[in-house]
Amino acid sequence: MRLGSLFGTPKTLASNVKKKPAEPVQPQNNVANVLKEKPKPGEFRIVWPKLEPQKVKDYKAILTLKDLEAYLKRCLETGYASFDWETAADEETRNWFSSLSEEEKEQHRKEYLRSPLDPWKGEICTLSVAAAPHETRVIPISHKKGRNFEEHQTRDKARQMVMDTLEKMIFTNNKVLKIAVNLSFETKFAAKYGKYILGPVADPLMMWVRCLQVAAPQKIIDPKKPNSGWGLKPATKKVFGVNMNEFTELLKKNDADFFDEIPADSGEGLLYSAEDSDYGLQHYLYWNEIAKQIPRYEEWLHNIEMPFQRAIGIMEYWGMKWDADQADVKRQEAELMQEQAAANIKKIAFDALGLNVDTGASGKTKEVKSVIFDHFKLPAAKWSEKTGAASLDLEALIDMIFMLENKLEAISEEKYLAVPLPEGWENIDPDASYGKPGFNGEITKDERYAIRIKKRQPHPYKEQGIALLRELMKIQKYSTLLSSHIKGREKHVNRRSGRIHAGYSTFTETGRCNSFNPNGQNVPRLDNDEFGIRNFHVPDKGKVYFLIDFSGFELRLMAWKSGDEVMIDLFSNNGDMHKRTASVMTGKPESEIVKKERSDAKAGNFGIAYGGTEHALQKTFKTKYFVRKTLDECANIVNAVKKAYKRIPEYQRKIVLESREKGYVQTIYGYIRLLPGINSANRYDRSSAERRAANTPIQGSAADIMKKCQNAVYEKIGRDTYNSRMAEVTDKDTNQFESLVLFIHGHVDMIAQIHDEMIFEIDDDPVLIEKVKDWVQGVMQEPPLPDFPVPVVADPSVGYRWGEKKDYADWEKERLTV
DNA sequence: CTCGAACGCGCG
DNA sequence: GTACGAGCGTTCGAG
Repeated sequence: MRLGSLFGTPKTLASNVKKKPAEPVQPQNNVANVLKEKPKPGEFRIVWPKLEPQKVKDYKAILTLKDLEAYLKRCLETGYASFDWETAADEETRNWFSSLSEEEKEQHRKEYLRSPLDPWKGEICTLSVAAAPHETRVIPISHKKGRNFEEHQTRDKARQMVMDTLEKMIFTNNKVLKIAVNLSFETKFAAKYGKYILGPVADPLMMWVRCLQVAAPQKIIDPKKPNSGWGLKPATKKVFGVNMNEFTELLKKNDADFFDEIPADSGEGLLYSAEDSDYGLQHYLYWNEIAKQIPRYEEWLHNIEMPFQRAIGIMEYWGMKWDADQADVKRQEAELMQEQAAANIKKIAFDALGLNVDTGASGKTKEVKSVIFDHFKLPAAKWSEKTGAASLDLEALIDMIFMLENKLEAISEEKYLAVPLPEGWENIDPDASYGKPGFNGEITKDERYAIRIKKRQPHPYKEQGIALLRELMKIQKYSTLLSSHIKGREKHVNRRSGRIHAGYSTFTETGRCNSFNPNGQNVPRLDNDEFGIRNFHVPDKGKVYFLIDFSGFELRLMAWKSGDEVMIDLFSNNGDMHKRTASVMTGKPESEIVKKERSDAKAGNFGIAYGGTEHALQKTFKTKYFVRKTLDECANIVNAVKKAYKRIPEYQRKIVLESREKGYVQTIYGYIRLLPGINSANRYDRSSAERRAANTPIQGSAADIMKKCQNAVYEKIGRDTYNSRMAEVTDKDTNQFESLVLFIHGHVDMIAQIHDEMIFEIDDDPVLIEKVKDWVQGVMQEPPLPDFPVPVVADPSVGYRWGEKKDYADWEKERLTV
């Protein structure tokens, strides 16, 4: 299959899918009048489709393979297969729970009752499919009551028959639109049985959330969780006025823990499973009419956002294996380090003041703060904007130590340290009025101040203060690593898979993918973590991690977006952008740029995409590079970047003007972010929106492109997995696929994403790994648009632990010589 | 006792 | 007075 075919135009999609004629759209306003006025910024003139009343429902059970095949043929005719599974705890999970003591049961009941949500602990018990609105077929596969599909078979065999038939007739058929509310969930359980839901696909939940965010943001209850209050049931009530049956009520009424304890061949069980597929399809048809009225949304939803829910599903399904032994050893080390830092803090306070302080876990308790500010009376360096409380973050601690070392009472005095004073001047009276030795003029204000500082006595608690602040830096670091990254992760290890299954979502302001429970995207880098937490993540036996990341992705997108000729030239000719910036900064030729100048420039280049300010750059230098720079120096760097790449500030001004008119910005493939603050009278709100206007098309386009790549990977593995199985079944003798290296589920798996990086777990087979490297790199390096002005580069690496990854070329060399 | 705000840290 | 985006653990005090 051609790669590009995954990313066709809406026309391609429409020709693939036979659609029901669109519902007649009844204008609710006087269209002629409305259209005369220019839309206000952020206003979309949506004509909400008029709805017909619900028809009499045709919901039936299917109990034979023949009937299932016949109904799936109907899906081929309508072009729609709206489907849903019901799931229940598997036998092993039930056995485990029933073997527990009453006390343990109480402790684990919540986890037990949630096992149907986890493909490692749950099993599909029911399938429902709808080919058209108001009709659904329910296939009870494994119910303890009522009739089941192909009853003469074992339940496992019956399930296999259902899944195989679905795969063959629907999942691998590009003429049928596969619709599922919460597609990532359906994907996970399909993956459990080795099945992939290939395109075209749709997730109505994504459609209504994404449409509402743009066209009716006031209807979103919680902007941070835009799907809250907008599950299938409330959405169906709001849109169609229909009250769907409640799952928990149904279970309660039947005194059941899981759905498979209720018959699904008739009655309430049948009704409950049938409704989801029916209304899923009705929502699809309804919301697609809305999507068509939002610029590029039908295309973006079908090609990028909805298919990506499958990438989420597959990443959540696999997760990453956790080396519990390694974690155990390192957790103890971390605990020791944290206790040591706490003991040191206690000792400093006790020796100096005779106080027994409670340091807590992170060292930032009221008592410790009281020692610092009430007893030691150390000068604070910065204060919270909201509460006015003295800050003790890394920047503040660095500044406070600097102040103690240099006898400063306020960090604003730092500039006087640079005032040159002739020898002996620290002994003269700064308040007296006399001319400089050898000069007639007065001592300047700055000189007076510098002299005053020189004459100061060191802070009475200088030594203890510095020692305490240094321990505070340590304990904060250890506390974060231990609590968030060691203990916080190991409590998510799945008892069945031994893996950590981080959750993912795309409900972010820029359309980026985020991660939670635990966050799989903020595992500390090895160079910033003495316990090597990345190394607790290991591939399964006989496998390797294959990692591949976009190189300088956002800067390349900035080159595209701004059209900056210098950046385009640099990226096109393999130039060094950081050196180039350094050259403009220093006025020296690139060949004379030293390492330090280059790294200064790097921070500047990096920051410019965020709407760079000298203030933030100063902080970056202080806390990341431990270098103190004046605001002027930082402003010079910012200006140097703007001067070196003139189109960047030009782009930033242009996009602001544009978003003031439109009220939103849009990414490369069409995601829209509203910017209500862009025309605000409040200067802070406005400039904040302006930075977002400039940044979102960059960050959001990076997200779009990454989604597109991961969609292609999902399709590839799914297609290859199906082909490999078909070869076994139908072409065993001809060995039709023998010459090909296929990417097969369980052998080549996409397990994580960190914004500009994908992680795979692959059989440790150099031939296979090379094929994966070539193919994935090819997908990632494909120009995102036909006339994309800069090359896109993706760097591959391989590792037997996450933290031990090596460049692909180095790994290959070693692997092949062993 | 629970819950949320504020703070501070990890990541790209 | 400001970098853009995100999640999670600790601390503390309000309800």
